[in-house]
Amino acid sequence: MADDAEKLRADARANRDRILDAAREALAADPEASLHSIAKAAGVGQGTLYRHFATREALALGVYRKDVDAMVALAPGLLARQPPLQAFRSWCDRFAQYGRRKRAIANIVHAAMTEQDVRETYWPMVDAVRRLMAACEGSGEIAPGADPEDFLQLLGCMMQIAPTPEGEARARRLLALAFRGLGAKE
Amino acid sequence: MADDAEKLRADARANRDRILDAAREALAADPEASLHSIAKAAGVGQGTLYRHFATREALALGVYRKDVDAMVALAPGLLARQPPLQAFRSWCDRFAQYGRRKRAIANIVHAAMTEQDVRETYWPMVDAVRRLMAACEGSGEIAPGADPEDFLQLLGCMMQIAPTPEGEARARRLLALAFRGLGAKE
DNA sequence: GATAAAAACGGACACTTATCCGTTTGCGGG
DNA sequence: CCCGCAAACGGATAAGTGTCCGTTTTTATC
Repeated sequence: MADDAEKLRADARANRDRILDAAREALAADPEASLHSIAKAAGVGQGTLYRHFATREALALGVYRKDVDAMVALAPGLLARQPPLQAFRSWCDRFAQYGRRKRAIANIVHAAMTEQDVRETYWPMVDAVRRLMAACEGSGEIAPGADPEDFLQLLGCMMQIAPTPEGEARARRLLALAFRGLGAKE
Repeated sequence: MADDAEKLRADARANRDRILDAAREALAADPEASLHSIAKAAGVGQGTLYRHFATREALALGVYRKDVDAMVALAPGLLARQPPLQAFRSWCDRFAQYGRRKRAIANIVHAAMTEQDVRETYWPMVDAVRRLMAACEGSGEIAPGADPEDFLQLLGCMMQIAPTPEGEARARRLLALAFRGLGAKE
């Protein structure tokens, strides 16, 4: 879990932390802050930033990993407290909405599905979906056989919708459509 | 229809055409050719290129407009030759697949849904979907009430999938899921 | 504590997108 | 014909991303 930042030289580790701190602050102020400016704010050269985080998404992942993990960890709790289908629905709803609000998260999800170096993040998310789907299949609330990865791709799509009122409405409709596609009873 | 390039000064028009020619060739060779290099190949300054086409997508649209129009124009023909649902399915399939193959098209569709200056392209596409959907509703093959724009967003999503064998398979599954979501009979 | 190899640093550099603005040019009215 | 000016040009310029490589620092070893 804490496999990043392992076996790093002391100075490297310190720099990594300073970059993450600077990035957290800079990205909060402006989600598209330049990597250059983040490096400067962290007091390191650009080379150092890029060595630690090869892409903007990798950096965002460093900053938001806790959030992503929390999202993933939410699934079991929901399943314990609600009927499977309801848990599945509300998890998807929250996840997609979170991505719509924090653009960086949406980009992480998208990158996770396509780029190699962020791919490790992918599996916990797929797994959360898999559990939720399996529970729903078990209770007969959705048709069996759907692919969790497929569905995650769909969620990624819904994160790209703007968080305007109309956007939210569209996302709700699309999520409903996706659930009907899974064979969910109304 | 040919409302672009209207009322342009003679030299401007000539430059526009040369840019489009150069872009067509350059983009065919490398879909991510730099706009700079395209300007140079066309023998114009960068300023000229950007004045004619404000963004990469706008340029791509200039180059591929005929293709997009052809895609849109395909719908009525399909409806005339096949049962509505089958026509709808095959249109979506072709459209999404085409986008997967020609990344520029996918970007155009995505830009059309979000950016202002490409938005005009959006409506003919929405309209094609609307006609197909209406025909299916009319024949009772899908449930009424779905929003064409919603569905187009979904198609845009399927264009972002890589055109690998697995990607194609996933796209097929997702399209099937979307149709079930619309209430289509198998 | 000296030392050498590995690890990490950081800024210069190459390339791209996008804008700005002084200069040139086509074209309709005199 | 030519003249003025709006239209168009095009390159300099700013700002961002990502890489490369000579230099510095850490750390393991003696």
